[in-house]
Amino acid sequence: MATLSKRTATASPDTPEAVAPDSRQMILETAARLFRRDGYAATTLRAIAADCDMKAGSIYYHFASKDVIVAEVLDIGVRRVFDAVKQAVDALPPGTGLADTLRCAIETHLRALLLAHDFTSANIRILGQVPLPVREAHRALRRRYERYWVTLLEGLRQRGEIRAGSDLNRTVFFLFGAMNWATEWYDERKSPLAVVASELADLVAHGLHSHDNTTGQPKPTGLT
Amino acid sequence: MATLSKRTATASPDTPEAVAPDSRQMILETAARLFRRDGYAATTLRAIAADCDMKAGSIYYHFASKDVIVAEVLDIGVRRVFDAVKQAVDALPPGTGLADTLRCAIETHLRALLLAHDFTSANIRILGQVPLPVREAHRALRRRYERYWVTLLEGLRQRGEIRAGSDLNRTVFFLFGAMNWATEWYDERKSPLAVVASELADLVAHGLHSHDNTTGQPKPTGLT
DNA sequence: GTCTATATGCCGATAGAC
DNA sequence: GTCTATCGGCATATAGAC
Repeated sequence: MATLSKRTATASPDTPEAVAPDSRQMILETAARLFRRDGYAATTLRAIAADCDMKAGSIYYHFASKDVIVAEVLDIGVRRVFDAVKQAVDALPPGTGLADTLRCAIETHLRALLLAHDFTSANIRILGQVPLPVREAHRALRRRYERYWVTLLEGLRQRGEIRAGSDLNRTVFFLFGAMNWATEWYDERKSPLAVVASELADLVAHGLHSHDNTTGQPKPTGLT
Repeated sequence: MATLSKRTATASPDTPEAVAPDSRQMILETAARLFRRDGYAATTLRAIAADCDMKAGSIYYHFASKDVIVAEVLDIGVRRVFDAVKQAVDALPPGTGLADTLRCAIETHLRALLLAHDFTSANIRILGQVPLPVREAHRALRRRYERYWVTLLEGLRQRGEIRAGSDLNRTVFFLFGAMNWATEWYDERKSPLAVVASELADLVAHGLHSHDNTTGQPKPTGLT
C-alpha cells in the first residue's frame, strides 16, 4: 500500500511500514478520518491542515481542490475493501459452500468497513454528500466491486448452491445495504464482529423461516 | 404553489386536502425536497425561501433556526412511514404467515421511502449529516419504529414461524439497511416496487440456499 | 514545500420598515 | 407576515515571500 514515492535517494529502509508518511499521504489519511467523523461539507481544509500540522494554503501544493481530495479518498476506500475481500475469498478451499463463502466475504467487508480503515467507512458515510461530478467519477470503481459479488454468487448458483428465481443483482444490493448500514449501529463493545457477520450470512443463506426438514437446521442436537 | 396566503378570514372550505398550504407547511415540504436532493449542508435557507417565493429572512418568522426545520423534517419522515407500515400490517388477516407479513411491511416501507414522500427519503439521506444534537433528539422516535419491527418479528417467532438462534434486533438492523440502501440504486423505470419488495421478503424468509425438500420451493411447476 | 496574507463569496441570523 | 439591508463569520482558493 501507500505511495512512498520520493525517498528514492537516501531511502533509509528502517521501519518499512508506517514510516515517514509524506505530506500527501498524511493529508489523505487525515481527510478520510475527518470526513468519516464530520461528513463532507463540515470538514474544512483548515481542519485537515491543522491535523497535519500545516496551514490550509499548503494543501494546494499537493492537491488542486477539495474535490480532488475527496475523490481520491472515495476510490481508496473501495479499493481497500475490494482487495481484502478478493484475497480472503481466493484463500478459501475449492468447493466451499454458500454459507461459508458468504460468512468469509461478509466478515472481511465488515472488518474493513467498521474496524480497519477510515477510508472505507468514510466512503459509505460521505458518498451521498459529495458533489455530483465527484460521485459519478467514482461510480465505475464502485460498480466493479458490486459486480465482483454478483459473479461470486453466480458461481455458487452454477454449483447448485443457490435456488433459482432470485435476481442476484438485487440480492447484492440488499446485502450491501445490510452491511453498510452497520456503520449506523454497530458497537464493537456489544458484540464481536464475527458474530454479526455470521448472523448475516445465516440470514442470507437460510432465511428466518423455521424449516420442516432437518437438513438446514443449525442445531442438530436432537431436542424436540 | 405560490403565495395563496391571506385566506384567513373567509376560510373557503373547498378542496379539503392539498388546499392552501400555509407558509410553514410549504417551507417544511420544500426543505424536505431540497434536503433529499442536495443534502443537509448544501441546502441553504435562501434556496428554500426562493422555492417558496419568499426571501430568506422571512423563514425566521416561522422557524427559529435551520436546525429546527431539519429536526421537524426528520421526525415527519419517520412518523409517516411508521404510520403507513402499522396501518398496512394491522389490516392483514389474523394468522398471516412470515413471508406475507414481511412482504406487506417491506413493500409499504419501500413505497413510503422511494415513491411517496420527500420527508422519508430525506430522512435517510441526511440522517448522517445533521448536527449531533438534532440527531440525538430524533433518536427516540426512530428507535420506537425499529422496536415496532422487532415486536412484529417476535410475534411471528412465538407462532413458530421463525427458527431459533437469530438475534431479531440485529435482523431488523439488517433489514433496515437492505431497505434504506435502496435510495441509492432503485430505479422506478426498471422494476416495479412490488417485485423488489417481494424479492427481499423471500430472501429474508427463505434465504438463497437451494432446499432439499419441496416445501419451500417457489416454483412447484415440476420441471427438473 | 510551507508560510502569510488576502481575494471573493456565500452562509445563518438579526433589525426594523412596511 | 414578508420585505430590504446588513452584520459577522467562515469557506475555498490564490499570490507571492521565504
